[in-house]
Amino acid sequence: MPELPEVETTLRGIATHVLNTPITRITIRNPRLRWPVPNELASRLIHQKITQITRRAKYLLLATKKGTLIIHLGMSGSLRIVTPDTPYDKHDHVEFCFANGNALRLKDPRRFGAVLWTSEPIDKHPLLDALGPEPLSDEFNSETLFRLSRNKTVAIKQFIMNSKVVVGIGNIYANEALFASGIHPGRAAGKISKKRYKRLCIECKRILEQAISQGGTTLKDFVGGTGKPGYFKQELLVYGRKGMPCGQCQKPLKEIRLGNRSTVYCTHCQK
DNA sequence: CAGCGCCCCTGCCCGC
DNA sequence: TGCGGGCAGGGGCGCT
Repeated sequence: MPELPEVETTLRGIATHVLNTPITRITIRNPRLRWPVPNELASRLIHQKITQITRRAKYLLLATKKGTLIIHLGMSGSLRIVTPDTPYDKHDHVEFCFANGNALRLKDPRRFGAVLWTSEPIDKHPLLDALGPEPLSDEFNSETLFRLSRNKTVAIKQFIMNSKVVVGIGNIYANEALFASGIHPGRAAGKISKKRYKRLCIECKRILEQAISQGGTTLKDFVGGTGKPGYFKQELLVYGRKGMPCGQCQKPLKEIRLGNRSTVYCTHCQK
């Protein structure tokens, strides 16, 4: 579910509710996420305060004086603020209770998400240390993209979904950004001009920013930190629209598979 | 080392 | 109404 805009929406939704208030209780109802939720989480975190929440790629980083809690939402995860007396859902796996009366709950039906702890400097963590630039930063630009892509035969869609190239662009927004840029998703990354990369960068940033401003995309069950769905789904022009008319030329949108991910595009408008 | 499948898991939708 | 198959927003890992 969550791509960068959904993770960013989650961060903004939970931050004020959990910052600078002592953690009073941690409940691991089911530790079997992508990796086992570390048992020592409770002893490490109890009585600590979260001093800062940031995002790197699709990882949420909740910093304390002693180390950092790393949370990833996987495909189906969501984090929300509730009161501790809210009945548990079947898929509420981890809960953090705070002295200010709030509880932060991770719900993740598919359990592809992760809750990890590190006391090392966060950018050295093996999950984070090889990541490419943030798409909304100046380090993500057409010069870098152009240079990195030379001699690469990989499809452009897979290229921009590669976290070593740029982070945070998942299947929905890759489809959307390529449509907005008029680029065929299967085109070899190495055969795209600098000018077209410039357009692609602009569209990636625009779409991600617009999605964030609308609270992300809710396809099925995503909710932001305060429990509200995202409203960007209505803005999607190709994702999930196989067979429907292209908004620009009315030809039916085509679906193919690239890197085993559903890929929707317009055969007329994207070359 | 690039480029692939595979796999982790539950839920939902579709066709029979 | 039940059941099997396929697919879903991610991404690490192992194999060729």
